Parts: sequence; structure tokens; C-alpha cells
Amino acid sequence: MNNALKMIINLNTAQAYLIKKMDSALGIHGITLNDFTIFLHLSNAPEEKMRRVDLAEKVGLTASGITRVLLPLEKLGLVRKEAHSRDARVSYVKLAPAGKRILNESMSTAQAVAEELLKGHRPNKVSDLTSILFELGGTID
Amino acid sequence: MNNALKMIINLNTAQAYLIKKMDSALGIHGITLNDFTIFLHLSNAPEEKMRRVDLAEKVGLTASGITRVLLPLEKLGLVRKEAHSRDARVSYVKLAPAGKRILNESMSTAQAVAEELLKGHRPNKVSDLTSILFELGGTID
DNA sequence: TATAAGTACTTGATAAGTCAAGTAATATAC
DNA sequence: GTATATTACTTGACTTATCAAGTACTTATA
Repeated sequence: MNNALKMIINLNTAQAYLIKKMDSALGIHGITLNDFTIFLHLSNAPEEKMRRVDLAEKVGLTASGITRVLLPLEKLGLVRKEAHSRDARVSYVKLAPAGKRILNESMSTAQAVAEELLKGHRPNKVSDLTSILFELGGTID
Repeated sequence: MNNALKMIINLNTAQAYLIKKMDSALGIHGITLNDFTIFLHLSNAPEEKMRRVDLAEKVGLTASGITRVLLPLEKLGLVRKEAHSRDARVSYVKLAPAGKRILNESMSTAQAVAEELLKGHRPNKVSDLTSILFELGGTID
């Protein structure tokens, strides 16, 4: 079996394991890794807002997936809807202050767990991996 | 933000993208990447059979998840149940001839798609990545 | 040897996300 | 300028997987 396929399968299985760890840790803050990723992308966007399609693409969900993930976050007041001035089709998602607060609070948890998971791996290997994953569909540069 | 966390997030997002590609390609054979992974582990196991808990662990599912994934595969005759001679609690999953045939048929599809997804990446980098992922919860050595 | 603790598996309720179809608005082509 | 195509988003039906609880069996303990 070729190495490319081994890699894809290990990636898939490792992700199943890693997301459980991350979700469990982030649960303290009441969010999942996907929620965290959404907040992160929003916080890096101009005016801390994005179109739903663009956000969907960044987190690897479909348009309908993002609608459903955002629903409870809106209800909790962590993100807000905002209209586009010229295009009535688009609905911006804007990071609300409460969402920003949770992002800041959960950042150190997320970093600590990630470091723990990767301890024992040489930083430059981790760095290589990060950039390969970016080219394979990752969205954090 | 530290590199470890960037890596975890890219891994998560890249997986969402990659599994769609793989599932779509393997759809020709009527299986998903998870099904393929199950067949692969079974085919490498002694007598091509495994306990359900062990298989669950290998593919990164819970015990109940494996029960549910296996159900349609059993109905299609791709895997079979087999009793354990000494422990009546365990139910082996055994790769059936039809399942083995599908594994063989889909292997080249899976390899080709994986190669395509990773083309442009140096083989030794891919190899490094494969082994880091193995240590992070991957199960193909 | 009876009882308690642990293990393997399944099942009901639920969560999270997909796809296909629908609605509404904008952009393009003639 | 009207018809057509495209884009952004939502919704209903469904799939896949989780967790918590339950059943059945085996192992350890007193």
C-alpha cells in the first residue's frame, strides 16, 4: 500500500481521536473545536465579520452546515447577524463581544492541550506538518 | 498562537476536506473511507477477524459506533459475525469473501486518489507525516 | 461459592452535518 | 430591459456517530 494512502488513513483516524480530546477540553468553556475555529477566523477577519459561505469554506463545512452550527451560537449571543449594505442575499456573521471573550478565555486551554498532544515531537516537524496540512485543505497559515 | 494548535486546527479542517474527496471516490465501489479502513484492518488481522471493541479502537470509533457501521456491511454480506469459543460476550467480525473482493477492487482507487491529493509533496515529508500521525492516534504503521 | 466488579456488545435518544430542493436576490446575455 | 443563470442562504429528510443505560457474560474477591 502506498504511503500517501497510509497517510490519509492515519490522518482520518488521528483526527477522530484528537477532536475528542480537544472537544472534551474546550467543553469547560462550553464550546467545541469547530466553534473555536469559527471564532478564530472571525477574529482575524476585517471588522471581525465574514459572509456565511466564506466562513463555511474556512472551517470545512457546507453552507447548510454553517447555518446549523451558527444557530445556537447566535442564540447564546456569541455571534450576531449583520446585513450586507449592497447585497441583500448575504448575511454576515459578526463576532459578538461575548464570543470574543470566550475565544480569549479558551485560547490558553486550546494551546495547552495541543502542546500536550504534540509534546515529544520536534517543533520543526510540527511546523512542517502544519504547512503540509495547510496545503491539503487547512486554513490556518 | 502556538504551532501545535495551528497544526491541530489544520488537521481538523483538512480532514473535513479530504474525507469528502475519498468518500466520493470510493463511492464507485459503494463504500466510504471508514468502510475501507475496516476492511483493511480485518484483512491484516489473524484469520481476518477481530473483536468489535478492537476494531472500534483501530478505526477511531466507539463500541456503539462500530455496531452501527457494521450493520449494513453485514446485511450486504461483506463481513460476518463469528462467535468466540470461550467467551460468549465477544462477537468477532470476520471479513467475508465479498468484502475482501471489494477491498481489492477499491485499493487502487484509494491509492490513486491519495497520490493525487499528495502530489507535489516530497515523499519523505509524506513519510514523516505518516509516522507523526501514527503517534497521534493513527493506526496504520 | 456467592457476590461484586468488570468487559463486550446493543439500543434509545440525541447531536452534528450532508444532500437536494426551495426561496430570494443579483449578475449576465441577448 | 427582459429572460436566464448564478449566488447566498435556509430547510426537510436523512446519515453517521455519540453518550448513557441496559443486557449478558466472565473474572476477581471474600
